[in-house]
Amino acid sequence: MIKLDALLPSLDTALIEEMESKGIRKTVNEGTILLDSGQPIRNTIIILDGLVKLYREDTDGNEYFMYHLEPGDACALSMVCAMNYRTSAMTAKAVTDTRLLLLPLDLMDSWMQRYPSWNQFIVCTIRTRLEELLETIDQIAFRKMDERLLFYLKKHKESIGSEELQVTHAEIAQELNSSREVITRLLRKLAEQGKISLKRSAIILHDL
Amino acid sequence: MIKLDALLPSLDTALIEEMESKGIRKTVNEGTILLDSGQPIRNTIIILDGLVKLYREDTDGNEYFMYHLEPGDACALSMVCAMNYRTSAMTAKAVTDTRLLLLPLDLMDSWMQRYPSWNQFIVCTIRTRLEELLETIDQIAFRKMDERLLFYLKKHKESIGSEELQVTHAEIAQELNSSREVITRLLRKLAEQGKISLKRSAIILHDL
DNA sequence: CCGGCAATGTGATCAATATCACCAAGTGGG
DNA sequence: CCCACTTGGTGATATTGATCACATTGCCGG
Repeated sequence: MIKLDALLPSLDTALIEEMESKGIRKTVNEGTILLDSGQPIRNTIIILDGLVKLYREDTDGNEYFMYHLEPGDACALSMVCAMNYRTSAMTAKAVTDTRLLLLPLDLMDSWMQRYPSWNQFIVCTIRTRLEELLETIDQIAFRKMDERLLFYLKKHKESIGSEELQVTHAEIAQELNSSREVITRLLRKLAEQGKISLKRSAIILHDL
Repeated sequence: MIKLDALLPSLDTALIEEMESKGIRKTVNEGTILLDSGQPIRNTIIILDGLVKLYREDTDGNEYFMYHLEPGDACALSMVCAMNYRTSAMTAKAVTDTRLLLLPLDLMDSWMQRYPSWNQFIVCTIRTRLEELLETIDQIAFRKMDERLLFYLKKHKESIGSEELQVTHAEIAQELNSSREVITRLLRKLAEQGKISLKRSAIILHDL
């Protein structure tokens, strides 16, 4: 059982206790879709353990990787959608087996009025994700594919906390809305520069 | 003097009164920078009259148009930044002479605890802008320049409330991070399709 | 240990768009 | 009313990345 007070040190003790008693703990397997683009959101989600990726999908099946949620992170989207009964604008998928805390949305209003630290937490969460979105926009709008790939690898290295990223070239291509051949060629170049090494279905990230 | 209750019908009367008494009204000229990328934000901004554009700039001077703020809109960025004393991630510039209401940031916390309608307003504001950002990401990530140009023109038609958009090809090119020649050629195609007519320094938008 | 599939490697070609090099047309100030 | 400047028009060329076609490699189950 993961302790909330260590994971969310900025929150009031009383709030943490209320989260413990009223939140729902849930474990989901790798690959589970937590939020589905277009589906209504009923709870705010906090990640206790594991890794979740958020990505944008369009109607033609294209997708683009946005950011990861790690332990202690709350899902900004679920906050802002849950609070006005709206549907999700992105898809969230568990990258590994993941433990979550679900907070029913009717708690949100009451907490906002009773716990200033909850307000700070919400605003801080939203702000962080907004900045990640803007950084992603910078990448897509202003950078070429080689830089975007490097950015993607850096982000993943931070999130997975390991040198070895288990992913195929085709998967990267899909998450960057590119094509497999292009990613293969760019990875090859990075490998020649000594920044990464390539294995089957995995990439070893050295100095990016 | 613009009446706040008509502009912001979702807010409590008591809150509106407090906004009237504690908010600062300000008029700025066309071209004024309201938020500057990297500068700290001291107030939350609500647009009373006029039009403001928000755009992302990178370090190399590239820019990309994000969205407009119209009367009754609050600046989501100023809310989320003001509340934790952070700097702006986008630039906001007045497109026309614009009247604003500035709300000092120390009011925010107290209002969140006293006025549920203020919380709803904040969440709704943030959500709307988040959706606009995601729509922009879709455009950049998944659409070609011709579709992005059409989207840009549609957005502007909605915001300016007029058929005639006063803008040069070079300005559009900058806001879409493209080049003047490409925009000229694409506009020419749209004109041939009868969707727009071209004038010097202006575009007449018919049926987009 | 082999047959088949998933993953990767690679050249050729194509499409979109950026860039360059101009020219032409409108416009506003002196 | 003319000159300089801004804006728009247009062909040629370069670059990036997508697509196609196919070869190779590694791996896993029978």
